[in-house]
Amino acid sequence: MNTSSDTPTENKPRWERRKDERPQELLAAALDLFVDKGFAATRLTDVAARAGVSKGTLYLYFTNKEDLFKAVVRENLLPVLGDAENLADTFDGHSADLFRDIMLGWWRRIGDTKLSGITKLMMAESGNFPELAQFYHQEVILRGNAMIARILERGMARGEFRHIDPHLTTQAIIAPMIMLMMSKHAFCICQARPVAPLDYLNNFIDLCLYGMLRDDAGAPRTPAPC
Amino acid sequence: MNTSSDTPTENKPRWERRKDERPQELLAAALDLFVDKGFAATRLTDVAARAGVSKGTLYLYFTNKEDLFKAVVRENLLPVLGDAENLADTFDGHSADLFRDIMLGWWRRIGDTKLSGITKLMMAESGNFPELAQFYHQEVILRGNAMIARILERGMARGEFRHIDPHLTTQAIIAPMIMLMMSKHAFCICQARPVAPLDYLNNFIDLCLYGMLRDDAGAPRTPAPC
Amino acid sequence: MNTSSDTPTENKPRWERRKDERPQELLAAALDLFVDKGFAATRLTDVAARAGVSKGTLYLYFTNKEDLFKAVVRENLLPVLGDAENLADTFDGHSADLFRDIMLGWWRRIGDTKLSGITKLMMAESGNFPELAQFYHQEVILRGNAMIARILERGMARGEFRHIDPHLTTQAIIAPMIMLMMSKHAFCICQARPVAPLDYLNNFIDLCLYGMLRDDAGAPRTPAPC
Amino acid sequence: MNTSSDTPTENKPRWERRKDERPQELLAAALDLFVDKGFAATRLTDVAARAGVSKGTLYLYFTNKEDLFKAVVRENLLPVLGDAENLADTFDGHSADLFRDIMLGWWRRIGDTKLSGITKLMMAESGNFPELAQFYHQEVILRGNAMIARILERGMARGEFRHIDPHLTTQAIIAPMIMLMMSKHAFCICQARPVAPLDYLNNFIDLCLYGMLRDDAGAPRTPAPC
DNA sequence: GATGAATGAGGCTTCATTCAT
DNA sequence: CATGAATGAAGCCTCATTCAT
Repeated sequence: MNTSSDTPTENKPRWERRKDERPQELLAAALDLFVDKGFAATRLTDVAARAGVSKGTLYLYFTNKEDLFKAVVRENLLPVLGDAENLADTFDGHSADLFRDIMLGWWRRIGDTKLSGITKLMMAESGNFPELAQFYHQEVILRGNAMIARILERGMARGEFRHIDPHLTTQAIIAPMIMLMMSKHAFCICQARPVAPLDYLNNFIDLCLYGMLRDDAGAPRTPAPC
Repeated sequence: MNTSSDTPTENKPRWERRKDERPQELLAAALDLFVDKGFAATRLTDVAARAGVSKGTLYLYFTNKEDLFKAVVRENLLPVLGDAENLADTFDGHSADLFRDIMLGWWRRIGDTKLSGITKLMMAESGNFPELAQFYHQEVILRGNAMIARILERGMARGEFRHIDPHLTTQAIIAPMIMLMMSKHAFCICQARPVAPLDYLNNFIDLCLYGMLRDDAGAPRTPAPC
Repeated sequence: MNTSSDTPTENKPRWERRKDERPQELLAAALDLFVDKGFAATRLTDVAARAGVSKGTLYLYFTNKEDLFKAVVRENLLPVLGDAENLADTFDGHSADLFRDIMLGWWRRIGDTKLSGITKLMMAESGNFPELAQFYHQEVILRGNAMIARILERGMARGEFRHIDPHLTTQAIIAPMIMLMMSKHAFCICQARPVAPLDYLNNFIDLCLYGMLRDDAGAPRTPAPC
Repeated sequence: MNTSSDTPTENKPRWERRKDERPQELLAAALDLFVDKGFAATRLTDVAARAGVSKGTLYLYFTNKEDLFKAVVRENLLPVLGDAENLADTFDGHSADLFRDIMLGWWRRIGDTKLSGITKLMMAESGNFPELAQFYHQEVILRGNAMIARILERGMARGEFRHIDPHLTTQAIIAPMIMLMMSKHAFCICQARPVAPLDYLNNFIDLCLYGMLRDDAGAPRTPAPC
């Protein structure tokens, strides 16, 4: 249609060479589709098409579908995790503030973005792709858990948290977060927003702190809900 | 054909009875595999093999894969829903008791069985199979929601519940239940049982009642938590 | 074209069900194409087409391309080998006669048929398909070598052959046979039959016997050539 | 262009000289890989990588894969053939000596080098690449055969060889040579060196001469074997 | 009814070749 | 000249569905 009005000097090349941008574009397209359709149902043809390249181009940057997925995780999830670890390792103030920062950051940078779809995807399909599950477990779950546990230990060491089992508590903390993230994607078929995520989250953080802080401390907290 | 001489009490030998049991066996096999692998990843060959029949036989009873899935839902989920509706429509006592019965029954007959895998599956794959989503939405979600809402309305009508918006409250009630069910399947890759489901559930029911019961009523409730 | 003149009662089915014949037909087609084009260059589509079935049908009978090739070997080469072993184990007469029977049988049932193409193929491509090489080495080469060596040992044990190293001699015997077989296929591009195979073979057998028989024996032999 | 200031003795730095050496390096890499993997299984990426250039560079020097192969043949095989023709055309002494020189030269410069792999490759794959076969037939086989035949005719013309059919005899001479060359590559899967090539070759040359020389001549020969 | 052989569209992946830089 | 990113046809393999027996 609009090709007729092109200026005569235009010679649109069959393709453009964009070595540096391509991986990002491919990863962005892949993220969108993985989040939208899941791992198995995402066709590499579609990823390529969405990134505006041909099927073969994908294989210049990624060995195969699983590798592409891992790269999506590495590109999107791990930096967030790294930042969180960084914050946890260098934070100066009260552990309650650190905890709150971490949880809110998790929500802001993952939960509240399409990245939460990755979590949903792993929940749904990890059973069918053991290697992916293994990778995700190693690179995301164990690392994330360890970071949370370290925060709890820090709080105890500094006398800010009461004595709790760091690993059990980590599990207890993570589960509702994951559920919250999943609800964003999964309840689509219910056509209803069951909860206001941020309210739920703040409420949950306070609930956690209510349970973790030492009784005596003049600790930084918002009024416990409920 | 060979049903001519049957009397209701007659003990038919197993291999003749097979014909009637076939659908059940197929549905059982399908349920197992759907729950285990998801909808897309379940191969009909495997369903047939697990049921001890040939692939073609599946198509004598079900038009296609989606139809098989619908039948699984109809066979397993809808009766539970029907019983619940029945109970809700005929229950005699206090609405708090009815609510508790309904919620515990949901857990006992669905959440705590492999049927919860269906819920997980729909969460994960409904986006890829619109017709399935449509069916499930119509037959399960709307119906379930309506039933819950009716209970709430009953409670209000009988002066047992305070005035609440039945539909919004229904959403709020359902979300944690679904999350609880999903945690059973999805957290496998976290290698941890995040919550003791029944405790969580009872806690949650009480929490709901705490919020719904009229202040004055000498209502049947366990001590509110929190 | 000629479909118009078909009798009205004819309803050509889209396909025929030929469980028993299919494997043989597929193996025959595969043999032809493997011999003609080699392993890598043979397309399963073509194998299927030649056998008159669709691509997918191949996979009802063979796991994959390599498995198909192995089956071709098993179906065609191993029985010949088995018969030869049988003959070698039960033969009654002079070892020179046994030797001659084995060598001529080899030629008649393999060398002089398209089966010799398998040998050529393995020579050409074993380096690119290690698993195939491993299989062929195990199932054909080692077994064949062992059989020849056993014949030599039999001859020595019965005082019919002079003392020779059975394994080295086996190698020396096999090499020219293989070359003879290859010449059938490979010299196509020379457009010339370099040797009359059967003459060459008889000559070679006699040469072997000339070297193996004890000097004294009134042994069965044709006049040594050369 | 930049050759302007070059003097023949000038020691050009390597990277400037590269341009002229490129084709050689490419041909060397291609030869190695063709010999190692065959024609079809050789990837141009690998050829380029081994030569230390990019894939695209290949296409600056060769139009396509077949052209590259032809160049390999031209670069490596044809000069040897040319030298042999030269020798044959200018040789002064007894035709038996010429014959022996030619055959031993063939072995030394082709048979005993990786170039023999080209022969193997053509045997194995000529059927799949008709144009290559055509080329090789024209440029190598016919030319080589003609040269051999000319030597035979020379021997007859000079009264040194008895009367033989030069073309049939050429075929008979070539076949074992080719087999000998192939055995070097192909018997790898037999894990055994079936023959000592040089012994075999000398033996074979003598055998040929034994059959070709005139009875009376005080001809140069080593004692006929057998 | 029951079977399972047969189909064929569709997905992942490879690689010779092209071409923008 | 040189590069190597991009292409796209082609091959292997899977599996829901059909249908001859």
